[in-house]
Amino acid sequence: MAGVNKVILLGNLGADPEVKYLEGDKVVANLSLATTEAYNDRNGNRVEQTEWHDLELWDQQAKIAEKYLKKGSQIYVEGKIKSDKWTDEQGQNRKKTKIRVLSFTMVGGRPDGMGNPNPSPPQSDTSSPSSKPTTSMSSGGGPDISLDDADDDLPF
Amino acid sequence: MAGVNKVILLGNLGADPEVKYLEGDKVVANLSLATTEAYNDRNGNRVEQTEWHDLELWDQQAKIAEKYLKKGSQIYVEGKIKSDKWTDEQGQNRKKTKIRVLSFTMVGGRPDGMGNPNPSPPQSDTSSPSSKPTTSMSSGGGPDISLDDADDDLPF
Amino acid sequence: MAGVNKVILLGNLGADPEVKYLEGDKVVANLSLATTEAYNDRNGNRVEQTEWHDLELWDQQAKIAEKYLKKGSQIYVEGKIKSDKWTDEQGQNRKKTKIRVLSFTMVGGRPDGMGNPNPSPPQSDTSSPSSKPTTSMSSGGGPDISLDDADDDLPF
Amino acid sequence: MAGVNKVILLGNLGADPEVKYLEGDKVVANLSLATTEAYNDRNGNRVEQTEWHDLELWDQQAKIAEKYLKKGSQIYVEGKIKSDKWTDEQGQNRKKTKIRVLSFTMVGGRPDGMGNPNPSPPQSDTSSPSSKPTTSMSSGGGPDISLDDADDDLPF
DNA sequence: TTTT
DNA sequence: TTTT
Repeated sequence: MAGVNKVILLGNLGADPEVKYLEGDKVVANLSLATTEAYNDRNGNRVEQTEWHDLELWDQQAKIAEKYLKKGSQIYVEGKIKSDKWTDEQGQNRKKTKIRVLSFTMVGGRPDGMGNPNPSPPQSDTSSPSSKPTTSMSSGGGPDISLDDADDDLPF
Repeated sequence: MAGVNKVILLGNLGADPEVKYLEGDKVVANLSLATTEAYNDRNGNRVEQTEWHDLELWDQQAKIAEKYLKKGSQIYVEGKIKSDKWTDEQGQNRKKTKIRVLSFTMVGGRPDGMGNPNPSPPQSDTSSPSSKPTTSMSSGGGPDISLDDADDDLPF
Repeated sequence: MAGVNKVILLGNLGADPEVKYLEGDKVVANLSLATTEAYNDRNGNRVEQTEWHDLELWDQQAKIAEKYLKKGSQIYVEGKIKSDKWTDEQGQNRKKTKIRVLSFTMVGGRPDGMGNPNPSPPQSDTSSPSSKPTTSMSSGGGPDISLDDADDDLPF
Repeated sequence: MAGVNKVILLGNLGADPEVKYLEGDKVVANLSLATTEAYNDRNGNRVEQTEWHDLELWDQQAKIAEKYLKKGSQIYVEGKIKSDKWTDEQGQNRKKTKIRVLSFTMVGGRPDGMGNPNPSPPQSDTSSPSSKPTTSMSSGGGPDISLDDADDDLPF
């Protein structure tokens, strides 16, 4: 019975979040996240390998993603592997694997992009702290309450 | 500010849990967990190195630990690093680091020991399923609700 | 570019390892690992959900898996998500996701089954230590050298 | 024997790295890393709690840290808990816990700050890639070769 | 397909 | 102090 199914990712979004509002107040966001690994092959050449991950976020987290994330955003993610199975038109068994995100946090750069249309003075770079979004997990610490279960206020 | 503070341990208890019942229905359990790493040193000799971790569990988890864990139990633990600071009698700043357990699960062997007083027939070995304890996390999956926040029924 | 792509699993094998010896001394093992999560649905009923993971191990680790693991074995795994992409006969883009195992360790029960043919006396239960396999990682500690890079001796 | 002792941190440095060059070409760097967790207490007030971690890096990683990290740098870290024990002047048993870093990667902002004295054109922001430092782990992926074991070239 |  |  006891099992562990944990995924930890740190990477960048390949596109803006795709958000769908479903009936019954449900919201789902799909993100495409790239994790890139670089190493030297045996000829000493630098090689980069990128893996693309399909992320799925629900409800409160989906809303936060919609509001603060966009193409290029760097995020840290915790979640679990979850696969859908079905039979396709050819009668073949199919399986699609995605990451169900349990919590995430933006890292590095301010969430903006739009938010800072005139970054002319160099120091404006770090100036506006602009509260980076974190969904519950924060320091990996708290009880990791799913935002689904939390009240509906944005955490900032 | 976004942060992550996560600890993952898999090891054995060096002693039975120490459980204290505090006022106000609070319960705390302290566990001593060994994680042992083995490697070959540069002379090719096998070396074992054991690290001892002080774990702290609260409330529901503390009760589960008291009920199912004992010296020698092997557990998987997720938690965070948490340190206490104080000034000792010499006026020195002191700091003690422990692991605040957010979830754990027993692995391998049936939780028993006691639970299986007459294991004479070999096959009795696997017979009594005896439900291994898991605290919420299970497959690393669920919303990781802290047991503090859950209702008071044991999860099995 | 910095990225993190990490998977942590704890579960049971649904079948014996499938091992293939390739040309050039390469060995690959495929494992099917179940991680089961249990929770109470909103009607208070106990629900179990099992996720099946396709694991891929290479070379030294594949050999260790072949030698010590079998259907039912409980293992702790660290690895990364890795997907293969191809075009199927219908000209459709296809993608299959698997876990490339970087290290694993057996947990709980002695690796045997076979290994302990006459466990008649109860105490024989714990007697034959029978060295549980671990691939490098051990306490998550060492440099996590891939076994591919290590010499060819089994670590026990 | 099999154990897991793993720490994952994402936070900011409270000070510049302290680097010491020892005899025999050994180098050690000590970092102080803050992970901050924010939550609402039961009165609905926002509370921030910061945990400070003592990190220890060796050799190649120490050099990279010295070169690229400084007060305020945000890093992702993987390592293990490691404690030193000794007897103090009062004859008391003492124990100090630190994190032995196995790999780390800078996140977010380009490593410098200083490094980009004339970022006048807005787009220069993302132009100079300025190779963020990563120590082996990259996408959590590779064999996680300890830099101690790697050749002495900086990985960028 | 595992495990409890 | 555990475990192998």
